[in-house]
Amino acid sequence: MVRVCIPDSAKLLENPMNDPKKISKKDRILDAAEALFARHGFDGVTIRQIAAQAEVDVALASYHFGKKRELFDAVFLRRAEILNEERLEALLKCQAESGSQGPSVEQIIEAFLRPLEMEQESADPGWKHYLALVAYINNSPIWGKELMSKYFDPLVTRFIEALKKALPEARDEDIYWCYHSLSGALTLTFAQTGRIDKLSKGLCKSTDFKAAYDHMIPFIAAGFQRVCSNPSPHNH
Amino acid sequence: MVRVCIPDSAKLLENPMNDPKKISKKDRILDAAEALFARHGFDGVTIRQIAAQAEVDVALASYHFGKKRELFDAVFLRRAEILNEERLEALLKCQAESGSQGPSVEQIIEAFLRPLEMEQESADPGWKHYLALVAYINNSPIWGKELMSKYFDPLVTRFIEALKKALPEARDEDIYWCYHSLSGALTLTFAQTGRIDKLSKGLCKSTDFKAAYDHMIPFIAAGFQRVCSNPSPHNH
DNA sequence: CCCAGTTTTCAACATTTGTTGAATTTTGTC
DNA sequence: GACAAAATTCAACAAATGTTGAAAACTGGG
Repeated sequence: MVRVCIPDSAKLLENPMNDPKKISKKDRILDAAEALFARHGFDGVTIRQIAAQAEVDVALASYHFGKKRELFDAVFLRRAEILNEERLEALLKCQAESGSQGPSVEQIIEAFLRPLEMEQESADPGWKHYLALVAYINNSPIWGKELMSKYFDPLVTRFIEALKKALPEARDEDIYWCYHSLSGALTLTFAQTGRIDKLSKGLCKSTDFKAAYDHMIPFIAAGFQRVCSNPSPHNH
Repeated sequence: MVRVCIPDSAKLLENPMNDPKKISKKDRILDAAEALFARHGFDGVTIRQIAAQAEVDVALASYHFGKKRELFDAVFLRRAEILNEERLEALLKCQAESGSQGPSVEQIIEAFLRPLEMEQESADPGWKHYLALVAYINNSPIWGKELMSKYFDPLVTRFIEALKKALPEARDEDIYWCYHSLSGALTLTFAQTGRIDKLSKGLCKSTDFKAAYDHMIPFIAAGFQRVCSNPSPHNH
């Protein structure tokens, strides 16, 4: 019983001339699980469905990943580090390019969000599925707190530090509540429910990521600036 | 086999002196299903868990509601109309109070969101569960489009019409994308994942609805105003 | 070719699942 | 209090679930 988690894709990269359908069965299980978990949630998917979509024997999932929950975690972890690296790089770059006073709110939000658009638009459809899975997890009362905090909050904290510098008069509480709105808007974009398509009668499309982020970024930047400049968020 | 869906709570209201634990079994099933579906999703809950929490026989759920999916729909529908009525009333009131030029963006957002805060803070904990269920549904690639559009989009369309009047220079496309961000922020508030608690190290609490809405409302209003005033949302 | 190690298949298991039909109890009406 | 209708319980079903152990096939290095 072996449980090594070094991605098999490494092997594949060494032979890029391979038959495109020659992805290792282990990775095919991860891909299938990613797509299905993202769409139906943890309990809405059976190991047998995953195995069928991966064209693999049922027992193989248990052999490679152990329990169903461990497979779920493996799917979540596979792309988390890549995402964190890319987004950190974007933050550092935008900080390096700005002067000594640091980047603007809009530049920080841009660095936080734009790498996600790039992944969603990449050739690999797995990224779309993965981010839909993140939406599921982030919105779940069960998984949200534990999983998201563990793997993404270190990065989020760095962005919030940058935002505090760009909004020196802001109270910490206000920054966190604004981040809450940011996270919600982003999550719904990940989810790709298609509701906006119907509501707007085809004017907007959930799959048009460019439009989604082009609108989200100034929307969120404006929200931060308004809430974090006013003396107090009371409305009465 | 009878499938009448007139809420039993009507009966109860006639005898308000009843033992508080004397809620009809039919309603107890709805309450239990509401709480469990909200937390674990459709597939994460078994009829037996619902029956156990409702302290009711397993077969009773099928007798009253038919298939599991029909029970799910009954839970969703039970409070949808109430919500729509209250929010429409809030819109009409804010339109009546404003002059001939109509209410401001912030007033419209306030009318759209504040009734939800009131329900979440009401004595009946069922409202918290229900809105967490709405979060689950709205974020789900499966249920989101169909269910939400069917029962909430008529109301949403009325609010969007009001927003168009308050933002006469806005393009329709921009308004819908802004609504997308609004919906996402709101959905995450419904979900009550507690992640903000952890991220802010206790500074913010998911259960502090007053703070959540007091921050969301100006955040969203500012977003609408920025995106719907700029000539184009391009960032490059 | 051989063989240890890894991967994959096959068959089976004990549970749990949603649902149903028949039997029993409760309810409301005359 | 009789009695039809509604509500509730009981027992059981076939199907599907995650997981496992043993057998078989494949792999690469000697």
